[in-house]
Amino acid sequence: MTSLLWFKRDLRLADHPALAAAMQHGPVLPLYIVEPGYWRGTDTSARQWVFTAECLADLQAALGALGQPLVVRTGEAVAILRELCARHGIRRLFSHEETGNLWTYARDRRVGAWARAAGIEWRELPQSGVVRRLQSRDGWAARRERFVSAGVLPGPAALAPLPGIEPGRIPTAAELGRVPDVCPGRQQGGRSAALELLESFLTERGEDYRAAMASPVTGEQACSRLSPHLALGTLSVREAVDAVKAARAQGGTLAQGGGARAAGDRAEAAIARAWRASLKSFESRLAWRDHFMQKLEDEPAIETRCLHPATEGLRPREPDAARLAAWQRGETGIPFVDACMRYLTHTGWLNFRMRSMLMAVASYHLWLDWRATGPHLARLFTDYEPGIHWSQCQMQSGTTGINTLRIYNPVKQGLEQDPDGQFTRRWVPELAEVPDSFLQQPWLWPAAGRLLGTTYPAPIVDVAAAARAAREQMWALRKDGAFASEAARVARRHASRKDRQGHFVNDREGQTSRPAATDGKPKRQRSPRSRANDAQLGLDF
DNA sequence: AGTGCAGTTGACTTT
DNA sequence: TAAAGTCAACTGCAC
Repeated sequence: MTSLLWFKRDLRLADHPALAAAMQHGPVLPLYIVEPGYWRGTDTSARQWVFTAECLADLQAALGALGQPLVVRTGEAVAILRELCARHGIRRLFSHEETGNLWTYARDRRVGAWARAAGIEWRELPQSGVVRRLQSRDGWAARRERFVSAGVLPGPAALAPLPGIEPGRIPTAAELGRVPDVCPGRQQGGRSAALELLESFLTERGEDYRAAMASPVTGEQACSRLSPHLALGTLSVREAVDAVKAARAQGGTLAQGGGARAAGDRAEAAIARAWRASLKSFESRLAWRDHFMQKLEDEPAIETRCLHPATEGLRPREPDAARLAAWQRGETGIPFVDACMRYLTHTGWLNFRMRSMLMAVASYHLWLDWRATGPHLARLFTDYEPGIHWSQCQMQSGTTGINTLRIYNPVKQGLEQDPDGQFTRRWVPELAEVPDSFLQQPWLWPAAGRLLGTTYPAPIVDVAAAARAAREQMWALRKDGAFASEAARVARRHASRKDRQGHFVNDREGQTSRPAATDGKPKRQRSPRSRANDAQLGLDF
């Protein structure tokens, strides 16, 4: 009997647990449902759709080569599933466990209700370290580690053709009712793009990842750029982890000998050290990715509600329209903020630290509610991943209650991350005549009068005064007695478990059972503090 | 050559 | 993945 594999944000064939499971039950009908309701959301955009459509075209070709092309249908999920199941006598439905936004969560509940009523078995399988119906965060990291270390699943060699099914067409953004969203620097979708990025990152681009990721200038090349592929599933997290582990096992780089970088340019040892640090850092960030997605899995409401209820009324729910518009357009008059926003608008990507800064400036300096600003950023990100996005929006706005406040100074960030001003000048050409020493604070330039308010806006807020005011508000709130106990509740539910070194406590679980070293050297005693059952809550994450 | 001092650096604390 | 403030140790330099 035919099973139906419902593709969602898992647009690949390799390392696909749901596809592998479906294949064990005979012929498989591979389906993708284009859902206009989802694409009408305030957090979705044409650029995301076009990237998705490229991934779908690629998947369609790959499946076609295996014997059964991808079936694409546009409409409401329950109606489409009902129709296909009825017409083809399908009783079994497979998909991955999607940790999506509130829209897909509600849709999945409708699908679940329909499947139960119709007597259809719907099996959802995890595709990452995120755990459904997690009872406690204790032990989570070890559990995730087991999943990502279990080995990648091979893709199918062939699919049995199912006669008489129209493959269907992949619609355009316009057909989904989305105005085109100009994004000239957008990344290319599809499996081969993902594999090329993985390869080039692990053999060439990633050497300075650890040091270079903080700046939008160096981060563009040195970051993996895999994020949209992980978000749409053209590459699985486990495949990425697997590849990084392999690279680390080879002592840092896969580019042994053949690297374009001339030998002797830098000492070999220094290169190896940089690779080790970068790969370790990248692997750890892949773990943080699952950690943040787990928060949304556990509490889908973090898309709309402040994690710490006391922060709920902090900022006006109705945002200051002028400030919001200036921030969105990259016209705040704060050069580095505007440069980052314009770059993001143009490319659909921005390095992590600058994303944090954009959010922090909106939430603290401009005092805008994250629910007004979050959707704008979501739409600009080709790699929009709800679990990471909403967790981060709240974290950079101080509404989780469990993280230390990170009020970025956009002038300082500009000076440090764009020291020669090249990036700022490229994206804010209005500042061409401003000398280097005033680039990040043109309002201090004695000749600023002929520029500000005409060619380029005067700063929409006084950067220093606005930060001070925000800090005072936030700390006043935290002084309240009830704040801490409520924060502790949030931490129990959502915080990572860390030891004193700041590592996931449970990452070490495997080591505790390992037999003692036989080389006679006494191993340093594991501190009892680092035991999982005595875990400290990782209040910084 | 030792002393005083302004300025710098880094670790640590506070907001 | 913060920033600013504090303080002690340190540095360079004039005398």
